[in-house]
Amino acid sequence: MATATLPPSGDAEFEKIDASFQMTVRDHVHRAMRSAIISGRFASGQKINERNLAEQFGVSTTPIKEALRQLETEGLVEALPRRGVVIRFSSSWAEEMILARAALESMIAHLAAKRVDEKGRAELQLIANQMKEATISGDADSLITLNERFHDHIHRSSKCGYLAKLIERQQFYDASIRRVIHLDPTERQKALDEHVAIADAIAAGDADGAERTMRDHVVRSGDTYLSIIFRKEGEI
Amino acid sequence: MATATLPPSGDAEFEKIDASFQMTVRDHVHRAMRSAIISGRFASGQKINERNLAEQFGVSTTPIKEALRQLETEGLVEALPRRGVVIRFSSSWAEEMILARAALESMIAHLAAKRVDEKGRAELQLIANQMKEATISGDADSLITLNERFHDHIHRSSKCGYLAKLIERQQFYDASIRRVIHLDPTERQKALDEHVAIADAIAAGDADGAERTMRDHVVRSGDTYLSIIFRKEGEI
DNA sequence: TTATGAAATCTGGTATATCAGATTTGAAAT
DNA sequence: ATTTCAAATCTGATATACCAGATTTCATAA
Repeated sequence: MATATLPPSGDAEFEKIDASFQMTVRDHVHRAMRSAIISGRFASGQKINERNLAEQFGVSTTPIKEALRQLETEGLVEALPRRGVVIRFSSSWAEEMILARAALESMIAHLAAKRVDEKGRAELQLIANQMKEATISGDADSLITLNERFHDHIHRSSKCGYLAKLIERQQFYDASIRRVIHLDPTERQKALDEHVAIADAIAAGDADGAERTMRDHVVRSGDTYLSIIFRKEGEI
Repeated sequence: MATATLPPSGDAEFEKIDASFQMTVRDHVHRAMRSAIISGRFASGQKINERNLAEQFGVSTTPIKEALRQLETEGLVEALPRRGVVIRFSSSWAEEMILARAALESMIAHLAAKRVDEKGRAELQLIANQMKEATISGDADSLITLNERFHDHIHRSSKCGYLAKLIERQQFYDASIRRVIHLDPTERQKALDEHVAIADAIAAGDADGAERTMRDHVVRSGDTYLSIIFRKEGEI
């Protein structure tokens, strides 16, 4: 408050590091397991042994148990009381996760169109314009970042914290797969057209249009991911 | 296999009791806490002390931790790494849970309309007819049971296991509150009309109609619950 | 050879102990 | 009276111990 410039002897006031950045063992295990399951490194129906897992991670069973409880609530494993947990993930499960995300994202887009303010409108159009540029220049990495910014911005505009959290859990593909998608010019163009349509609908306050375009976008792009991840047609 | 009749000395073959009926301490804690949170027995933002909770339940902290992990993934509490968990539930959270359920139930109704077979159609209409009778006779308990059967049947018809599980977690009112609702003749009639419309749409294979009527039903009835639980207007 | 069932083993569920980060307290300095 | 900061305390995170239900093994009988 007193000094606006940095004092010579470093006693500046630093923002306290956001506690949510800290990583606990259970979160590490949770993320690692989630990633392993959705990338198909476990067979659906496979039994999980807590002691083995703990040994593989080099930790005790306590954080393992907690991570498994999270995965269970997410629907990626099923707990059979006193008999352990089994993996529950397959292409049909992934399809349903896409449908869930489509349903929730379109609901949140609907609300965003109703609730967005002038500042939010401008920022959304700005992001859409940046997407246009990145699409033309073929900057895949920027597109991945902008895509996240785009959806996050809509979530915030909707003022729906619960729905936003719920949507996060329906994501089953990671940055590396997104990169593959965004390297394809045709795919880039499709995504851009959809994003522009969504942004326009939200900016125009067209709740039903935002809902529809968002759902179509999530389903179509989801299907693209699905076909890559599960090699629907023409196996290698 | 050998004897169809019950042998004198009781060595009949019994169906093995479904393991999922067994109750672990963590499940008990999870349900009790969930119920306590959604019925407002904790203030939003209130900190939870694991040792206190364990003492109150008369158990160790291990099952408490697991239950808290489940609640965290459900979005009812927030975990601040190394600082504990705080309650996250309010009327706005409940509103969003209704919206989530509306989005998901309407998606599942859409798919049910596309995927239901002849047998399923008939059974759905049968349930709708039983609802009609129970509405006329004012049998609230039957209506509650039938309501569950109705929605479960649609879930099964959609063949969507993941979506059905996800929907279950968006429920924040229990049987006692449902009873209050179903004791009101006006409310009963509204719900019946909506259920009939949904059943007709699904039976006719009208996916868009099923989606729309289901969403309207969930939102409207959800708002009714909300106004009762949170006494929106005209506090006592 | 096949069926049976009791003992041995495995494994999830719970309790307890320990560690370390976060919070509180209180004495000393200003 | 207010600020400072280190010691004491609290509490979540992790490790370990133990118990009981589930599964497997294997000797025995049919």
